[in-house]
Amino acid sequence: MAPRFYNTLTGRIEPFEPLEPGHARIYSCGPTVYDRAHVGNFRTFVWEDLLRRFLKFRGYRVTQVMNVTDVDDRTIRAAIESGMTLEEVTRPVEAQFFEDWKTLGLEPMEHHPRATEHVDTMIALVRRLEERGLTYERDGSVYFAISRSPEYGRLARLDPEGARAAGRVEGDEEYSKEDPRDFVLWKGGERGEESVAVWDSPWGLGRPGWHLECSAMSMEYLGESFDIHTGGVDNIFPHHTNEMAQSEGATGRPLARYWLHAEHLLVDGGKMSKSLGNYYTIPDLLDRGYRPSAIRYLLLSAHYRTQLNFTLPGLNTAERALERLAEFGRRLLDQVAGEPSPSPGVEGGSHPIAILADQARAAFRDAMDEDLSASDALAAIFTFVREANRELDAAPGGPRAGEVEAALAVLQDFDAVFGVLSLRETEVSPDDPAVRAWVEGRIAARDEARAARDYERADAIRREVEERGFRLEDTPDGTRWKATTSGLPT
RNA sequence: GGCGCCGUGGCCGAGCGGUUAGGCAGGGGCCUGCAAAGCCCCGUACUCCGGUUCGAAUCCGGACGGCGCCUCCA
Repeated sequence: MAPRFYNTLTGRIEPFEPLEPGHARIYSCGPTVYDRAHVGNFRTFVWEDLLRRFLKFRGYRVTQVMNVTDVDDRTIRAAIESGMTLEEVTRPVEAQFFEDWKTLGLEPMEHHPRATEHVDTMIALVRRLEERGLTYERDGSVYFAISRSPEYGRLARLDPEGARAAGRVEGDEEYSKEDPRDFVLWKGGERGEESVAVWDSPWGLGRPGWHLECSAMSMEYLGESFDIHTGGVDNIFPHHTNEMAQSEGATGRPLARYWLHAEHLLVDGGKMSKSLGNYYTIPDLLDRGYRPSAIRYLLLSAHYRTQLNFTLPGLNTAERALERLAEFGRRLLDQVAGEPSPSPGVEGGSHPIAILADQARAAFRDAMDEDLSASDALAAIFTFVREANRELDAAPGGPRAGEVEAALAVLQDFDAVFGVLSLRETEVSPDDPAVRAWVEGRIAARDEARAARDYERADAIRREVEERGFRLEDTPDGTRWKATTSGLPT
């Protein structure tokens, strides 16, 4: 069985069949680097990472491209207003983007091309469209003629008549179009932005229109036809609609076979907006003490095609849920580290945990196979955790050989796709040796006090350590410790 | 105005005609110098009003409420 995905183009869930067997080629619409991305943006990016990881988990080779759009109306406006060059505006934002990217544990993609470094490819693409008679020129600008593109609007299911009627005739550049729905491929003429963004072209000085960079770069890195195109739902129209029209107009071939779109994030039950102030960046959340792993978990915990309600309490919930998974993993590792457990007395029958592990892995894969049903996949994992814990509690001489390994393998598979446990691991164990030494020294001192039954002193040490952000837990095998906050003490 | 999605137990969140999704919070128990952590057990919910059906959270109609798209917002 192949994975199945909801395809916006057809409105159906369809089995995934890549053009080249075993190789998934994906184009994921990236950020416009005029301002730092927020959690809403990252919901989509984290989901694209999930898709990537899942396909790899399912054995596909993945080639994924995400653009960095560093020239458009907003970046140009920002440059003009601040008196800086385009690069001076966009590079720092781009750096922040990749910093947040890394914070949330997203894997680097195979290609992260910048629009400004592919202007020649874009110009070549416009020329191809020109040769096919799909464009017209007005006042130094080149437009795409929608009337000559019979399939136009298929992705967004636009009603041709309605769309025409709804076409707005506002803005100082609209009047020169043949049809209000036509969009610009190349912006030329006097625009007052020559000091910031200008390239030479067959139509004179100017700069590329919006959708062009994605068409040009997907073609350059993935070929004229590839498998999956992803983005947020807002991209369906106009961005992907126009991208599709210009790419397919130039090549005569389908741009992508599967179009997947992630729904938007809601904040506190409502639309995210700057005026309401319900707008968080990743550093905003880290400053409030939330862990990257909790952010990532929350963003992935709901199905990607539903409007996930993002709240601060939700992050606490996510962190607790993650802790449950992490504790389970810790329990398993303790078993492995403990005694070799050479399969004591209990004979006959099967190995319950190994069986549960197989069931869990199958349920997990099936859920993800069905249009990346993350909620169902998580339910499968949590059910396994409960059942395996029950078995571990009941096992007379500890689990049998191989069972713990089987359980650990389930967690590893889960995390290969969700990427939350490994991320959390980097947050809770400080790698500063001095910090570790200090905590362990305090534990030794406390152990002495406990041995002497001086519990007042032992409790005082515990409080001291807790003030520094660590929690001590006494177990039969000695005292263990962990950091209680992501903002590790210094 | 046009097109579309959604409304599930305290909160989040699956579900697509009949069997307990799952998580968090809350309650009980086990363990424990204390504490914490952990583990186990416990929840019969589906906006409202009609209808279809032996049977509906799930299908149809209506009302109310939330959200989105209709040219540069992931």
